[in-house]
Amino acid sequence: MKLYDELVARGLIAQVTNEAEIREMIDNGKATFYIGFDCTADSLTAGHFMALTLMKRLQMAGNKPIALIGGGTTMIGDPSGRTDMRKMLTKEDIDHNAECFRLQMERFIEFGEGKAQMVNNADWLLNMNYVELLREVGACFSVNNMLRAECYKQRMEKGLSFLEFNYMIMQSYDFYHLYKEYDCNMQFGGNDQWSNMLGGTELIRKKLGKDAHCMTITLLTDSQGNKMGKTAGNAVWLDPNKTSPFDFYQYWRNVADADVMKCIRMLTFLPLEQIEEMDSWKDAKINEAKEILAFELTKLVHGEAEAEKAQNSAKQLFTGGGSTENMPTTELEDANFTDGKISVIDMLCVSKLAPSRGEARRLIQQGGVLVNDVKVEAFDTAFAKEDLADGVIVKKGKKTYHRFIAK
RNA sequence: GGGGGAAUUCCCGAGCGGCCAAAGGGGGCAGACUGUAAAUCUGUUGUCACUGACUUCGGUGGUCCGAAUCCACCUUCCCCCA
Repeated sequence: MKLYDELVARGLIAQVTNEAEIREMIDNGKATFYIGFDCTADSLTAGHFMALTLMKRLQMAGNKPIALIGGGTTMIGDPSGRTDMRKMLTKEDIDHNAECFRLQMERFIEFGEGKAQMVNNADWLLNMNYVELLREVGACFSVNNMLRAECYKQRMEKGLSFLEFNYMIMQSYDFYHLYKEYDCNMQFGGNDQWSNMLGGTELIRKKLGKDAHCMTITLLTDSQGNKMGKTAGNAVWLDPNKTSPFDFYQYWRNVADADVMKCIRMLTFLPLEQIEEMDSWKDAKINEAKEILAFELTKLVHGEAEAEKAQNSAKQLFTGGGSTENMPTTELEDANFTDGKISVIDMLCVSKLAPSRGEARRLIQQGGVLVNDVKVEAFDTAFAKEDLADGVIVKKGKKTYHRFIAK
């Protein structure tokens, strides 16, 4: 199967500017394409991950990827799909984030001569002259059209600042710039970027009289229509210090039944034939598919060794047996003990299992805390340092395990 | 430039002088049921020395025995007219 058909079969393609031409280009490795990443945080997220896999799929078919780091566009802030303005980041934060992005991407995509390239739009956007820009590209944009763009819809109700309004122009300029300087003939991005991307093709057509293409990736949403890759409003990060490989594994292990196959299809590199077979798995059997999903993704992001560790830990915890080596652990210092003892409430707080003492109490009260599989009944339950010499396992709720050991 | 309106706890949103740590919904957390799923039901959801105290309702300063609620100024945002 050729690449384009595979992307369709995996459900990755949302919109394209010209199906026939794009199919021809990417199937034959003729595309030089870019994906932009605005560095709004110091780590990439599961959402970016999908874009990276797409980059890889296209690269494997012989197309040339350009990863664009948005050091310049992040100074503006993309209003697409947002109901309020982003917090403005300082130049220093943005530079720091850009560096973090670069390091993470390098682990996943091969950069270098004849391979993928990395560029930063800070290099050409930051020193732009306002009046020159207005004359050069401002004249090409119709405000009337811009205001009709889907990406501003939500903001037309709650207000849109001029700063953010210009985001589309910046992104369009990026594409125009890359088209001229890097022969970049295609742009990829999340479906929420569609109107920003079209801005670029329009600009290229008006300025150069050439056709450039866009293709968007289906946003990964769950069966309820929510964006995936978030837990309780927090992103699932690719940085192991922000989301541990174990938690990363668990996130995917716990996706809803209705979403597993979709995730496997869109995010993993497993052959489609194999995926077809898994499609018929039902009920308890579907848990195997979840394990495969979690393992494959953890492997791609953190490497095979970490994926195995995470999988082993998970299996031990949920099906019993085995060691507890890889469990998140808190080492208790002498300072944590009072008169040689530490209360369960303190343990929960020290390890951040509970954000406050009140929350810790509540957990105990509601029967959500087990120490070595014994339910904690009293608030004043405490352990002596000797009891913790070999470590104890605290279970919070059904799925959170944490090991404590006295130093 | 002129006129009108708004800012509430994680989010949305009620409250408009004491009965307010603040309704309701969403989300989160815990419990039951399960397959580490979904749906459903129950409890819970500011902090602490937890039947009491303390800190919160954009900011600052006032009025009052008492303010999320009234006044003044400031900040930010929205709407209408230009």
